[in-house]
This record gives sequence, structure tokens and C-alpha cells, in this order.
Amino acid sequence: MARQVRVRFAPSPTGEPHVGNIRTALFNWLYARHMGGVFILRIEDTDVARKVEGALEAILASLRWLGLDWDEGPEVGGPYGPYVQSQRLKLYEEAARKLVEGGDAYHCYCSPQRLQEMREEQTRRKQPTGYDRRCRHLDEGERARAKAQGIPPVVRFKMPLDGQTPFDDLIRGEVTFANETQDDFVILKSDGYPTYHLASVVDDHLMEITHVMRADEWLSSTPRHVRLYDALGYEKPLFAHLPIILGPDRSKLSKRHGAVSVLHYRDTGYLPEAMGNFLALLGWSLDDHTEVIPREELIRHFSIERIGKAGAIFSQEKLAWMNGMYIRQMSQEALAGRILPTLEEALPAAVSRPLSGEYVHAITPLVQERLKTLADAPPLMDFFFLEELEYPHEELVQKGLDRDSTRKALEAALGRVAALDAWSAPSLEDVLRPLAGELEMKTGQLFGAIRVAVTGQRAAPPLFETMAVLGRDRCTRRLRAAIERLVSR
RNA sequence: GCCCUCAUCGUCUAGCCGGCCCAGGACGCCACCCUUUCAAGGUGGAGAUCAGGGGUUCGAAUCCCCUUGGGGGCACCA
Repeated sequence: MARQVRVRFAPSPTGEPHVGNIRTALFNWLYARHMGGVFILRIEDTDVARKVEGALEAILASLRWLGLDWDEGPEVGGPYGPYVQSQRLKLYEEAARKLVEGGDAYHCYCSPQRLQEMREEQTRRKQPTGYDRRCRHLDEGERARAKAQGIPPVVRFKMPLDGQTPFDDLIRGEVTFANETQDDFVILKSDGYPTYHLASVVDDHLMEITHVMRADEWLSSTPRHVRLYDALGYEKPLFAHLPIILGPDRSKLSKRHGAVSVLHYRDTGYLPEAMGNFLALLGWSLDDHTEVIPREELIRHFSIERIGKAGAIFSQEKLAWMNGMYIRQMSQEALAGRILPTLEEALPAAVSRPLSGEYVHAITPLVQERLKTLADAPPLMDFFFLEELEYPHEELVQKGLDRDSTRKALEAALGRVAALDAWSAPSLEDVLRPLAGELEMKTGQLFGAIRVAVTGQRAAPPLFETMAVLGRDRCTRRLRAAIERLVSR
């Protein structure tokens, strides 16, 4: 039996995770679940300066919102912990020391200023940029002198000077880098923290990660990792570099493209099911026609083989459509349950709380197929809750009618409706539909006037159902108010 | 500048171990139907000489080469 699959999502707590990061998490999670493997969450907080307060919480919240549960990691623990790199510093120091002692790494005393000047000079001369290896060649005396000056050194890894570093990528195939294009990169910073390269290699090994599935931007540093694995005597994991998610301008998706935070989508009324489905389709496909894929199906069918190679633009429009699909698929109960809190939050303060769950439940089927996001609900439903409707009285006057005829029509409608025994959609329709003919106007004209009177809007859910839910009292009051508006200019 | 990488409708993509593809689906867009408005739904349409050029082959979106274009990387950031 093959070894159990162990994959990880390894974000750094530098802000709210964006959709690209989470897509990486999703792919790892799907793969783990598909293979009956283990999904590990590891926090890569080795950059003290970039650490952002609350970022870890945002990461956990994002994953939880999307239903991406981790088998090992923060808050759940596991046999390979701790899962936060700042708590594993000794491990990296030890690895770095071993490398130095074994001749695979060395201390470097070059100042940041010198490195910067070196890079500028290289750029000016249109030379490839990279560390010039000065400290690799220090003799005993120079080394002792630098040490004596008390300069805190960094540790650099000795990349081979010639030859090649090839590796297999599950998505790209074989990728080869010429070693002469590689420089001696830093593995341990002067503050004692490791860089990503060292920390991720050490941890992936210690945590027995079998597949490193990460964003494509890591492809070019993979030869470093390959060399590190070899020097450390570690067995290498399999690599899979995921295509990048792009903004509309085809550059890597970032804040400047607008809404990229996963939590933002949560807060603006997107469903995690829809988000997950949409993200899964960004770089992966099931076949030539399936778009809406339930989570269990995603797990059942997910495979690395069907991950594409080209970057994909994040399409807000398609996400919105997908979200609408999921909203329409929901049960009335479930949807009402999700709408209620957004209403509580977004409706004007004048509307008394708490809102009636029963009432919301009654309205829900009227708006269900009109929602793209949950955030669409409040403006679509507010007239169900407001006491006074605000609208310009001209809205009442439908095309082909004037003030007077509209007023008369509304008066007639009010009369019919007030006399009704049973207040229901069918009975309202029974009495109002014939009225249009009697008034010699089109149904659209009559109904349009009533709609504005009763909802304050030209576009609203079906009239009779709406009136039925609103109730006799509200409807007759609103009809009277509308007539009043037309009388007093 | 150097290294790596990618390339099918505006977008996401299927097809890519060659013929079933003068390229299929979806989003968006446009019509029409349904209809009391708005949606939803239905039907249809526009939209890709498969980046371009060379090969290989009876036959190429599919294989090879080159070019072009895009993207990513080139930190004591991840």
C-alpha cells in the first residue's frame, strides 16, 4: 500500500487571505480528501516585520467559512507540532548548523547596503542579479576579522557552481534550471529566523509532507529547495505548482484589483458553497460541461491531472452567477435562515427588531430567484418592513396614463380589494385582473400603478403574492397614501 | 537584463497518447418566447482562420522547431 498522502497549506499571517491563497488551500484540501489523506495547516510566521495582528484569525476564519477543515495544525494540534514556525526555531537553527558544518552553507557578513549596491550595479550593467558569493570565499583571517567586529551573520546555502538542477513537477512536467543561474541564497537571517526556503524544507520533511502543492510563483525557487533536500539528506516530496490567479489586466491578482479578500466575499453575501465551487473551477475542470459541482462530487473527482497550466482571470461576473445558482438551489428554510441576519443588520434602524422569522420565511420565496448575493436582499425586501414608503409620485403614473386616470384606477382597486373576504394571492388576482378591462387599460398599466403604490418600486416580486404577504392592512393603507399623493399634487 | 513558464471565443474552459472538431460547454452580451414589473426559465444568435511562421504526416488545435506575446521569479518577504 502506498504511503498516505499528507499535504499542507502554509500561509503566512500577513493580512487577510486572498482568493488566490485560499484556492491553493482548497486544492490541497480537495486532494487530501480525495486521497483519504491528511490536510495540514502550518503557519509560516518567520518574518517578524510583516506579521499582522489578527491575520492568523482571519486565515482560520476563511478556511472555516469555506469548510476546509484541517487534520493537523493550530487549535487542533497533531503529532508533528508545533504547527507555527516561530515555535520551531531550534529545528531550523540546527539544520543550518548542520549544513555549515558539512560544508554546504557558510556565514555571510555582507551588509544590506553592500548587497543593495551590488544589485544596483548588476542591474546597471544589465547583468543577472544575485549574490556574488564574496563570503563564500573568505579566508580564515577575513572570517575571524568579520566575526570579531561583531557583525551578526546570515547563513547562505552553497548552490553548485555548475551543472543542472532538474525536478519533476506534477503539473509542468520536468523543469530544469542551470546552476550557474542560481545564487547562494540566505537560509538563516541575522535575527536567527529562517527564510521560507529553509523553514519549509525542514518542516515539509519533518511533517512528512508527500505533495507540495503551491502557487506557481514558487516554481523558480524550487531548485533551491531541491538542493536543500539533497544536502540535508531528506527525501523529496512531489511538487505541483498551481497556475496563478490573475486580475482583469492579467497580472497576478492583488489588492489593487479590488476585492480579493475571502472574508470580503463572505461579508458581502456570497455563499461558501458557491465560492468553493467557483474557486475549484479556476484552474481545474471536471469535464467539458459541468459547472455546478457539489462538494462531495468535487472530492470524488478532484485530481492533479486535470489541473491546467495557464493562469486564470478571476471573474466576478461568473462568481455572481454561480452564487445565484446556489441561492436558487437552496431550500426556502435554509435561505430564510441566511437572509434573516443580513436583514437584521442592513435594514433601517426605524424597523423594529427582532424581525419575525416567520415573516421573513414568507417573503423568501418571492425574492429567491432575484438574488445574486445575500446582500441583494435588504434593498429588495425593505418595503416589506417599512412603515412609510418613499417614492416620487410620478412613479405611480404608468406609460399611457395620466394622474387622473391613475388616481381613479387606484381608487377602484382599493374598493375591490377592501371588499375582499379572503386576502390571498388568487382572490386578489380574481378581483384585480378583470378591473383592468373595466377601466379600459392594460393589465400592465393597472398592476404597475398598484405595484408602485404598494411597494414603492417599479421592479418588485410578483404583485399578488407580494400583496398577500404584506397583508390587507398595509396594502389598503398604502393604496390610500398613493391616492392621496395624486390628489395633492 | 537574466532565469523559468504559459498560449483554444472578451472571460473560465473541453478537446491536446493526430482523423468523430470548418472546435464543444459555461459566464457575459444580443434577440425572441414566457410574463403584471424585475428576475428566473426556455429557444436562438454573435463571438476562436485553435498567438504567428515553419516543419512531420494521407491527415494537426492536437507531435517537433522557431518567433511573438503574456505571466512569474531574480530580498536577511513569503
